Parts: sequence; structure tokens; C-alpha cells
Amino acid sequence: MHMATTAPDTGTHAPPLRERIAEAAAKVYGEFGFRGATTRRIAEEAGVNEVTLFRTFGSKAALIVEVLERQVGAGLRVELPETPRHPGRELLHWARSYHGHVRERRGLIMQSMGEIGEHPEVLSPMCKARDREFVVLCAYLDRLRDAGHATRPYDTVTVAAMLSGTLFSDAVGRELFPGTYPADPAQAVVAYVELTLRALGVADPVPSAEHAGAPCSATPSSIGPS
Amino acid sequence: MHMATTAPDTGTHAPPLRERIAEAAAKVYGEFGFRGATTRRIAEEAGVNEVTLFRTFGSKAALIVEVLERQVGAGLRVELPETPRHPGRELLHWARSYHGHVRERRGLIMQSMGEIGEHPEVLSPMCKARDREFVVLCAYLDRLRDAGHATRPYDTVTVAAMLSGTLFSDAVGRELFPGTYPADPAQAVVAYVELTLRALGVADPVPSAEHAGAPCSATPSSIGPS
DNA sequence: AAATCGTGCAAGCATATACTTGCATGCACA
DNA sequence: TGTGCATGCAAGTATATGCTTGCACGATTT
Repeated sequence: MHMATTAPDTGTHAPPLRERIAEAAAKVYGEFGFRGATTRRIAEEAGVNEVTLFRTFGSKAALIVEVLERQVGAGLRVELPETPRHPGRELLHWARSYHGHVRERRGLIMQSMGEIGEHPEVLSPMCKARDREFVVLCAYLDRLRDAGHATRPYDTVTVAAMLSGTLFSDAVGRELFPGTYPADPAQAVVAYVELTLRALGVADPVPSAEHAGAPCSATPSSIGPS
Repeated sequence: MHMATTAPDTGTHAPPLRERIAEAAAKVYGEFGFRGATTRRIAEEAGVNEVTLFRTFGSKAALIVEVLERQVGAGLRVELPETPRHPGRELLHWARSYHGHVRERRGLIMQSMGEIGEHPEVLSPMCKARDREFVVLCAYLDRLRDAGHATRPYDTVTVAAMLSGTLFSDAVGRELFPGTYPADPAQAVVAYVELTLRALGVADPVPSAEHAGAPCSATPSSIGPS
């Protein structure tokens, strides 16, 4: 057993070798999956000898598990306010965070989803992360209705599944299937939130100031026809 | 070169050996991906000797390519009417087909998405299939607006991305992340369509008769609060 | 100066995998 | 009866992969 599990940290700001390997592994795994992420490839990507990889993590499986727990377990931790004041602005903030979070990890997420059947131990952190975001959104949607912002009835689980599913699909599929998503991702997220709030019957969904940051056209609402 | 590319069909109703192998390959690929779908596993699943696999398809890559083209290329081919009459009913029909189509192939689809980077030749049929469904939906949404069914402006691409993204995410993620989707899938699809039409400002979205087939609660609308 | 430690390098081992070859077997059809 | 033909079976080849071992080199510590 290699007892160098704790970070070496030889000195004040030691070269984070463990970090470098983990980052390289995350990148390679996101591109090739578990089977495709060979120890040789990871070592090369990290600029490290293959043996060092085994000496540092013990085995390839241990490496990947640590990487996935680190990446997936690190949820976005975006809170939605306890008392909704500006539903459009607040939901948009959450949607942007969620969309960006998934988009940055889309390779890793796709590989993990395909390999859950073979490596079920990965499912638990992913499930927990997903659940966490989901209940946050659901609870906010409940509060939104209780506060009287919505003029139409709705099932929070369905609405939450719809919004998060839309954002997930966009974040993951936009690079794979160009042309089947709105051209500008930032503007797309705004439009998704606006459409969602429309369905709930929330007035003045997204303040026009929030449209900034995207090469916005002259159209007042980003969901208007082109 | 094995010139037995055309089906042997020795006799009237020959045992479809090529089919059996292809089906087994599709199943194994959907579970383990390209690397994980070893020729041994596929042969065992098909109840066939491993050599027969090579004699029939030439190589593993050729086998998988044929399987994927067959599965993904076979789109659902559900038409949306030229002149919308009952938007709820018509969209629901499309949504059910799309949801079922993706759900039946979710393993294969997830594996393919993760491996597009390595096997780009697979991307083209997937892209074409996806595009086909997407433009069908977009065109229908355009017709819906032009026919005056919708009372609110919208960008068809955004709405199409939202509805198809929601259905895709539900079909793929419902087994992986239980609890983050409405319990009954059939009812969920109805609710997604209703919410979408709400956002477009279409009145009387889904005729209540269409709610049949799902263990429907006493709620008149399936998107009402539980 | 000596010892320790982290790392690189070269080589190797055991296994798995895609794929091939040669031969035997059984079935259809003449 | 005999002749193809499709398939199974056993064995083998070349390569890739996870992982190990032994040794050398340099920096840090004692």
C-alpha cells in the first residue's frame, strides 16, 4: 500500500502534482470514458510518468473515482431566495449557473451517464448532486406559487423537470447537434426562463436589463419571432 | 473480403443470423459502449461463435456502424399535420412518439453521444435524424402561429429546443435519476405539452380525452398541483 | 556528509482483445 | 450419393492495457 494518500506538500507552495494528474484524468475521461482513459494517456496528458500515477493513486479505478467525486460532487451551490421578489431575475441566475455548470462538464457527464451501468458507484454522487439542484428549484417554484406570483396552477416537479431538462439538453447537445438550438447560448437561457415563467402565468418575467451580456437583437423580448 | 454481404436467405424463411447478431450488438453496445462491446460479448449474446461475427460483418467496426445506422437512421417518421386543427392532440402525438423513440434507444444514444469524439462517422446519421425531427417540429410551430392558434409571440427554434430537450432529458434521465421527474412518464409527456402550449398562449391545449392511458388522478388537468 | 524522499526511466508480466487460420460437421440441394 | 456452403471449434498472432519491479538521479532534510 502506498501510504502517500495525503498531499505531499513538500514546502510552502509545492507543485500540486496530485491536482495535475486529477485534472488530466478528468479531461481524458471526459473525452474517452473509463475504458478509453488509459493510464498512459492520462500520464502523458499530465506530463507525468505512468508509474507516478499508480504510486499516487494506487490504481486507475481509484483515480477515476476521486476525479468524478470531485467534479460531480462539487455542486454549483447557487441558492434561490427564500422569498421570491423578482422571479425572472432570480430564476435566470439559477438557470445560468446550472447551464454553465453542466456545459463545462458535459464530456464528463455524458461519459458517466453511459457508464453508470458498469460503475454504479459513480451514480450515487451524481444522483445526489442532481437531486440537490432539483429540490432547490422545486422548493423555489413552490414558494413562487405560495407568494402569489403565478396566476396559473402547475405541478412543481413537472415544471422543474421541464426547465432543468431543457437546460441540460441545451448544455449537452448544443455542440453535438448545431442548428437544433438557438444560436446564442446566453440568449437561449433567457428565452427558456421567459417561456417557463409564461407557462406559470408570471407577469414581467425577465427584466430587460438582464438581457445584457448577449449580442441582443433589437427585439424587446428575446423569445419574440426572428 | 467476405463477399457474403447480401443476406444468405437460404430458403424461404431462413434464420436471420445477421439480424440476430445485429440485435445482440445493439443491446451490448447500448450497455457497454464501443470499447465495452467486445466481440466475445456480442457473440455470446447472439448465441453465435465469435468467428461467425467476423465472417458475417468483416470487422467489429463494420458491425457497430451498421447497427448504429440502422437504429439511429430509422427515425420515427411521425408527421405533424399540414394545417393544425387540434394543436394539443397533434403535438401530444408527436411528443409521445419522440419520447418513446428516445426512451427505447436511450442506452445506445447515450453511448453514441459519449463516443462521438472518437467515432465522428457516427455523428452524421445521428445529426441528420435529430435535424429531421427538429425541423418537423419547428415547421409545425410556425404553422401554428400563422394559423392564429397562438396568442403570444415566440421563436420557434427556442420553443422546439425546449420541448424536445425536455422530452429527451426525461426519456434519458428518468431511469438514472429517479425522483427528479414526474412519476408517471405518460402523464409527464402530457404535462410537458400542456405547459409548452400554455407558454405559446394556445387555448384548450390538450383535450381531456387524451389523458387516458395514464393512471390519472382526479385533477382535471395533469399539470395542476398535486 | 548521509539519509530520505519523490520522481523518472526501462523493462517486464499477465491478461484481454480484434482478428486469422485450418479443420471438422451438418444441412441443403442436385 | 456426393458437392457446396454455412457454421462451430481449437489454436494462434499481434497489440494494448493495468500494474509491478528495480534502479538511478536530484532535492530536501538531518
